[in-house]
Amino acid sequence: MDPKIQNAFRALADPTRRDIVQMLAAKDMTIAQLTERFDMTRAAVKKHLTVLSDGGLITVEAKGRERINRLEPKGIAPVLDWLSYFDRFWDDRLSNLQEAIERNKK
Amino acid sequence: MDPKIQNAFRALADPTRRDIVQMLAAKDMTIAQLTERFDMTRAAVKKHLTVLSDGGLITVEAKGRERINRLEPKGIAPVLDWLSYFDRFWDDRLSNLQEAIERNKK
DNA sequence: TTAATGAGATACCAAATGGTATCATGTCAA
DNA sequence: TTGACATGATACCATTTGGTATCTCATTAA
Repeated sequence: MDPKIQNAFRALADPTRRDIVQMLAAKDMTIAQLTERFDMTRAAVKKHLTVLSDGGLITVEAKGRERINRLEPKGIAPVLDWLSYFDRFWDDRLSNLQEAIERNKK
Repeated sequence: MDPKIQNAFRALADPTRRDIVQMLAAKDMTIAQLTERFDMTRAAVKKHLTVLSDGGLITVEAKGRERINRLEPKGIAPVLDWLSYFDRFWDDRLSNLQEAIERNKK
């Protein structure tokens, strides 16, 4: 059906990829920088980045011989949209998110 | 690491399982009832239900020889908590969720 | 009691997944 | 120009995953 939703959920299903998302939330990073922080090869990290890119969660900017990986905020939209479908079920937690938004606006 | 988060995200990573969640959001169902709606065997559906149960997203109640599968609203909490960590990044969409919550309160 | 029904368990299979090793390509600097 | 560096691409491997077929068990109904 909707490949965006599937690719986004799939991208988030792996702990390494969620870690990468958190790291990129702190700052943009190259593959080499990311690889430093994991106990795996650059090729493995690259694969994860490809999945994250397919999921629309990151973008890559070529900068000379480096590639800057950065978080793509819009990418999470399909996930949140899907979750919002159930707001009447888990709106306790959605309320918490709402509070976070309120705090953020100040 | 937090196995709850991992199991919950993993449970949501499969389209069939997300469909099951949506169906159970409409009403509680047995395996047989769910299987009617999919083009796969009962054993396959059962496996998906096990993954959803491991993820804390559903609970099962024995009722005679039937097992009633129902959505567990609390189960989504780890997912929403993880996502809320990034509210400053994707708060556009969080705002939409906020609107959904507001609509729901009326 | 006996047969039918709803569900769990296991063995098996093909494909996807997460990883490595290795080689190729483009860019920066001496 | 030449070497070092950052990255991409591919082949390969073990494990996990999503599925079926089949068997067993428990409960309901005739």
